[in-house]
Amino acid sequence: MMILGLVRWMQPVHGYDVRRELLSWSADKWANVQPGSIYHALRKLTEEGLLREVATEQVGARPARVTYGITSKGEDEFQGLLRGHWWNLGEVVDPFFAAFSFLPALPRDEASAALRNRARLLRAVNDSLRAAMESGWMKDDKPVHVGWMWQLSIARAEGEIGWCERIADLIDAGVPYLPEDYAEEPAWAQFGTLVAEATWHGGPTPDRPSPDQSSPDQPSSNQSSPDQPSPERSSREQPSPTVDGERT
Amino acid sequence: MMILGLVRWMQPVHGYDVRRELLSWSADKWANVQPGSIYHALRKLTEEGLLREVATEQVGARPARVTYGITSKGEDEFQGLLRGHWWNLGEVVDPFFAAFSFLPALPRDEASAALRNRARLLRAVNDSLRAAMESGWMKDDKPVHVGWMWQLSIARAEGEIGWCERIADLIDAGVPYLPEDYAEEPAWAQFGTLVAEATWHGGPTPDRPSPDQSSPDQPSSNQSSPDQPSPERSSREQPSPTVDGERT
DNA sequence: TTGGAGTTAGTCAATTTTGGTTATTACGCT
DNA sequence: AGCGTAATAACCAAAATTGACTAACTCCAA
Repeated sequence: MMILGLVRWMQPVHGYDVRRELLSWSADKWANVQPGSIYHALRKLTEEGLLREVATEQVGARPARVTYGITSKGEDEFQGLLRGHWWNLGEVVDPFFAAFSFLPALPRDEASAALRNRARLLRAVNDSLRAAMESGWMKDDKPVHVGWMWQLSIARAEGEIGWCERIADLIDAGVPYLPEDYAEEPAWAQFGTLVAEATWHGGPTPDRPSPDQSSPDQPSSNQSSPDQPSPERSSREQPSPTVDGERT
Repeated sequence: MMILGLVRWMQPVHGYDVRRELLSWSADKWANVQPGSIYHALRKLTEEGLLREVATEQVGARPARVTYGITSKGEDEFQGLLRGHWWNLGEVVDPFFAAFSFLPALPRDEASAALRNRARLLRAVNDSLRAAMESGWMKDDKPVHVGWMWQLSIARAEGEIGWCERIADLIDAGVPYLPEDYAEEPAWAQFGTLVAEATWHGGPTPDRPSPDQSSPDQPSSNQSSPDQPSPERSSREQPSPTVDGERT
């Protein structure tokens, strides 16, 4: 619940304000907050004691609007959540991952074309982000860190562009999808291994390292993972190094 | 609904099979499919005519299991969805984005420490992914494109690592968050601009450009923003431009 | 041979999310 | 003054999602 964060910023607000703000920067896209959920969220947060109702104004015969503020308990919770997201890697969802896992379902030439197209799209987006950052409109009245967020988008996309083209080349080159001996058998046993892809950022749920400290744990010379990635273990217990079950 | 894709792969399956498979590669992490949703999804897809019940076996007194197969309508739908995700950029959600937008809520030194820590974490993850790819266990019995997906993770992360360190440096250097003249005013008018970040890949919902074409639209010379950043509008009417608190 | 640990297959109530709907007022235009 | 459109401020029923739960079977060890 990052609605809480918003209420904290905008202090006394009513639902519609939150909704406007959220929609204004189309947060329904990159967060997952649809306008319909807002009132429910506000009420839920209130009943959890994280928010409190500050006032109930009424203008004319319009629906009365309730304004909310944050409680100190809410402030704590917010700090906690915030730290959690700053210090740990979160689950990213990207549907393209899911789609890519069905690679063998596409004809080779389409796959590589799509990848090259993806690279084009990413470049176009990057260009327009860069253009937007140059063009004064955010030079003076927008906080700097908005630009920084765009740069993150750009940086990630740049990595991805290279990948798209490398992989497209591989596909064009006819690199086989399956390690020879695979014949026909369980054609779908394919992913199975995606496991690790997600397993990695498992770790022992390291929430909130220490809410007010600067360098929370290791002395900066330490390069091995703080508490979670343990870079040497590589492949832990795989569910089964074999093809795991695989009935008919 | 990418459950459909699974059923397509594994042809006659019953819910539990799907569930096992999904859990096995912890798809509940990187997609968003919790085991509880599966049966509902199967039934919904069936009633939409994308799947059909193939049989209803019963073993002993255990709950009868219904096996599903895909219909030709379902096949079409699947192809459509697949193409959609391959040819368009999808909405990525990453909670870190949301968290980062609250940057000014953190003390500078914590922010930069957290970013450097993030870089460390990303590096560690990358190392272990790379290690996993070397170590034979996926050399022979895992399809090649699983490795490719990992490489995508790595490529993106590499971009992000650089960003983390650049930004951490900026923060350490004391670069101000707000463009001077900002004083106090609407401290939260901050993001507002995140708009564009998501608006970008809006476009006119270009679903499936043409399943066999290569270069879909613009001639790559286009450098001004495609349809979106409209760099003039900024902070609208604030309900109350006062200081908004920061109460305890 | 019993007990308990795990597997199989799926259900279900409670919570969440969603997209549309309501009902009033403000504004713009002729 | 009259009319239509947009903004305001929410509500709500329906759909989706969730995590916990059931309940029978299997299989091995004590």
